[in-house]
Amino acid sequence: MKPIPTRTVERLFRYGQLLHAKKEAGAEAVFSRELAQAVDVSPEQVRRDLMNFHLKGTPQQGYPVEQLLRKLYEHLETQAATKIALLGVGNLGKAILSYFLRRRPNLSIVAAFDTDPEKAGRVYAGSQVYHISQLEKIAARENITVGVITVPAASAQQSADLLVKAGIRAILNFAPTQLQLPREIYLENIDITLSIEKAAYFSRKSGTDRRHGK
Amino acid sequence: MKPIPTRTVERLFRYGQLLHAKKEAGAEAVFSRELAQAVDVSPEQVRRDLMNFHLKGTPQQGYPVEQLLRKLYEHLETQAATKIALLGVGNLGKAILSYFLRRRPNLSIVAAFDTDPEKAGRVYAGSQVYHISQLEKIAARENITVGVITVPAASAQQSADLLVKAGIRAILNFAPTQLQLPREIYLENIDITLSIEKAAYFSRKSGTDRRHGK
DNA sequence: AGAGCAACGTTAATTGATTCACGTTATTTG
DNA sequence: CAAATAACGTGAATCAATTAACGTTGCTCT
Repeated sequence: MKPIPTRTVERLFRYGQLLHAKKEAGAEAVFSRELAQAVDVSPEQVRRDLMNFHLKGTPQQGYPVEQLLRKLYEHLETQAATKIALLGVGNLGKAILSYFLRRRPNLSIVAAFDTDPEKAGRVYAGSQVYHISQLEKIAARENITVGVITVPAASAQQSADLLVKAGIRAILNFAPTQLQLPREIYLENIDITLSIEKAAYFSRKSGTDRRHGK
Repeated sequence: MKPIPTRTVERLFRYGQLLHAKKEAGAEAVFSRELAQAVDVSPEQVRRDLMNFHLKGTPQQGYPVEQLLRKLYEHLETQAATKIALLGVGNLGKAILSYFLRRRPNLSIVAAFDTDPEKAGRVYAGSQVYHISQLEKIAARENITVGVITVPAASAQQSADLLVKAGIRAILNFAPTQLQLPREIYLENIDITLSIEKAAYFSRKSGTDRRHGK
C-alpha cells in the first residue's frame, strides 16, 4: 500500500463525515463537487484524493456512496478500535472527556490520569481517573495506543515521556510546548492560544481569504 | 508592507514564546538554531522567516533578543488589544473560558453567549454570559472582532452567521463543520475529534515522523 | 441512433514552501 | 594581524501540493 500524504488523510476523514450523512439520508451516489464543497477544496482535489486508492466513479452518478464509504473506512482502518489515555484532568481535560464521550464508536478514552491524588479513583464523564503512577501498568493492560496531553505546559514534556515509556504510538498535545519525542511517535499539536492569536492577527489584516485549521 | 504567509505567521508567534522566555532569563542574544529547535524546523527556515521583515543578526551573537522581540511584536501587532466573543457555554466553551483567562494580556474574551436563558446573566471564569440575542448589540458596543464557536455542529453555521452580522472579522470554530463565510472573514478550524482520528490513524502506520497541528 | 453534456481520471503545469549550498561577516585565536 | 570559525543572508534547487487542462465515458434527449 502506498503512503498517503497527511493532508490527504485529513480530507479523507472529512469526506467520511459527509458520506455518512448522505448514506443516512439514503443517497446512493455523490459527486466530487459535493464532497469538495463540504470540505472547501476544489473538485479536482477530491478526485485526486480518491484516486489514491483506486475507486472508480462514473459520470452522471458520481461515486457510489455505500462502496466509497466502505473503501474509505477500510483504508482509514476506522474499524479497528483505538484506546486512548488522557493526561491532565483539569478544565480542558474534563471538557474533552465529556465532549468526546461516545462521539466515535471506535475511539474511546478508556482512562484518564492526573498527578493530584484527590482526583484518582473518581469517574469523570465515563472515564475512570487514575493516579499518573498507574499509567504504564494500565496502558499495557488496556493496550492503549494514543495519548492526549492536557496538562500545563511546564509538565507536558514529562507527561510525553511517560506516555512514550508506556508504549503509546501517537500523541495529541494541547500544551503550548514543542515536545521532544522519538521519531516513530506521531505528534499532533493543538495550541488553542496560538490559534486565537492567529485569528486576532488576521482579523486586523485586510481581506485575506485563508482557510486553516487541522 | 508585504504579506507574510500564514505558515510563517504561525511560526513567528512561536518564536515569540521562546524569545519571551529568553528575555526573562536575561539573555541578550539568540541563535537561529535555538529558535529552530524550539519550533522543530530547520535553522534556515528560521532565518528565512526573519528575513521577511529585515532584521539583521550577526554571526557569533545571532539576533539581539530585545530588538527582535520588539520588531516581532510590532509586526504581529500584539500590542493592539483584541476583544473576543465566545458562543456556546457548554463543556468546551467553559473550559476555554477558564483556560484562556488572562493567558495573554492583549487578548481577552470579553463576553460569552448562549441560547439557554438559564445561563444568561451569570459570570463564568471572569466572563459575563449573555443571551445570544444580545450579540449584535454587545459586539458593537465592545468592538469585538474575533468570535469563538463552541456550539454543537448543528447550530454552528447559524452562530457563524450571527457573528458575521455582528461585524466580527475572524472566527475560531471548534464545531466539526465546514462553515460557509464571506471571503473577507478569516476562519480557523479546530476539530478535536478529527485530530484524535488522525492520531489514531497514524498510530497504526509504521514510523512516519510527521509533525502537525496548528 | 447520434449529439450534447456533465463529471470522471489523469497528465501536465504551476504555485508555494522548504532545503541546499555557498558567499559574507564578525568575532576569536595563534 | 592573519587564519579559522561559526552563523548569517540569500539565490538556486528541490520537493510537495494544488490547479489547470483535456481526453474519456456513460447518460439523456431529440
